[in-house]
Amino acid sequence: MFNKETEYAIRGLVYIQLQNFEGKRPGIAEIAKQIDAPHFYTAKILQRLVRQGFVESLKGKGGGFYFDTKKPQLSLKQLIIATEGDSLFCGCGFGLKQCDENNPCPLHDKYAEIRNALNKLVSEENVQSLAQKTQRGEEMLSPRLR
Amino acid sequence: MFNKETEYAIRGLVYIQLQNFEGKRPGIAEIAKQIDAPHFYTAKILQRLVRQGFVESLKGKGGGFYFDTKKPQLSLKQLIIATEGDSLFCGCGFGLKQCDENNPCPLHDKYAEIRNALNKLVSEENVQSLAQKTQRGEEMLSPRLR
DNA sequence: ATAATAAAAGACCTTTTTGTCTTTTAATAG
DNA sequence: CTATTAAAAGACAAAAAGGTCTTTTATTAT
Ligand code: FES
Ligand code: FES
Repeated sequence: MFNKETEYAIRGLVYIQLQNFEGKRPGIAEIAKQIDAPHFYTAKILQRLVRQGFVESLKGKGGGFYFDTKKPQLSLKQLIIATEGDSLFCGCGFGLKQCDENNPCPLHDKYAEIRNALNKLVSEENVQSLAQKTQRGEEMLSPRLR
Repeated sequence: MFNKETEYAIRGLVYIQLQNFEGKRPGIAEIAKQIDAPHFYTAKILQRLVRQGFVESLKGKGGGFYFDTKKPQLSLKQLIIATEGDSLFCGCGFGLKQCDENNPCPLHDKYAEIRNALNKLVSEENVQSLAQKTQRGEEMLSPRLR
C-alpha cells in the first residue's frame, strides 16, 4: 500500500515518540535497529523529516530525535503526503489522469468509497495515537520477530 | 494505488472486451491509443497476459486480441495478483513482514477493514462488468480528455 | 508460393525507488 | 580548547519499474 520510505518514516517516528514518552531521545542506529529498517536509509529519511519540521533533532553527545510537544500532532496523512504525495487520496483507481465524479471511470463509485475510508483513517490517526496503542501493549511495533 | 502495469492491463482488457462486444478484435496500436498508454509497453503487457491465458490473440491479417467466451470471467483480483502480487490484499499497512491479527500493528484494526473492502471490490468486479458499465455510457474509459 | 499484416520475443534504455557510505558540521563533556 | 559524539549532507550504487525498439514468427489474402 505505502512505499518503503513512508513505512520507515511512520515506524521510525512512532518509535521516537515511544522513547520520548520515556524521556529518551533515540539515535539513528537505535531507531533503525528497532524498526528493522536499513540504517543509512533511515538516517536519510529522518533527516528529510527534520528539514520539513515534522520532528526535531539534536547533534552531539546525548543527542537524538524528539518531538516538539508545542507543535500540533502529526497526522499520518500529512506524513504520507510529504513522503509520497497525495495520489492515494485523490487519484483515480482506474488510472485516469483526474478522478472526476461527474465523469466517472467504471471503478469510481466503489473505489471512491474505499479511498475515502483510507483518507479518514490516515486523517484520524497520528504518530502519537499509534505510539499510545503500542505502549498499551495491545499492538506491536517491531516486525523483527515475524 | 495500483502500479502502471496493472492500470494499463485493466484498461487494455476492458477496451478489448468492449470491442469484442461489437464483434471486433482490436490490435495493439489501437488499444494503446485508446487507453492512452505507451504503445510498446502495452504490447509487452498484453503479451504476458496472453501467455498467462487471461486473454487470447491472433496473429496476421484480421488478427488482434479477444476473450475466449468459454473461459470464466476474469476478476480484477486475479488480474492484479498476476501483475503486481497480492501484497495489497494481505500486506500489513504498517510494513510488518506479516499481518497477524493475533499480533497486530497499531494500524491493524482500521487498516484491515479497508483492505477487506478493497478485496471485496476487486473480487466482485471483473473485466466484463467494467466493460458493461462503460458500454452503458455511465462510465468513462479513456483518460485522454481529462 | 508470395506479400502483407500483426502479434511474440527479447534486447536495450531511462527513471524512480531503495539502499550504502564517506565527509562535514554541530553539540557536549572533560 | 580538545576529544568525542551524533546528526547533516551529499556522492554513489543496486534494484525495480517503466518504456522503447528491432527482429522473428505466425496468419491470411492474393
Ligand atoms: S474517476 Fe476513477 S476513481 Fe474516480
Ligand atoms: S498487522 Fe499491520 S495491518 Fe495487520
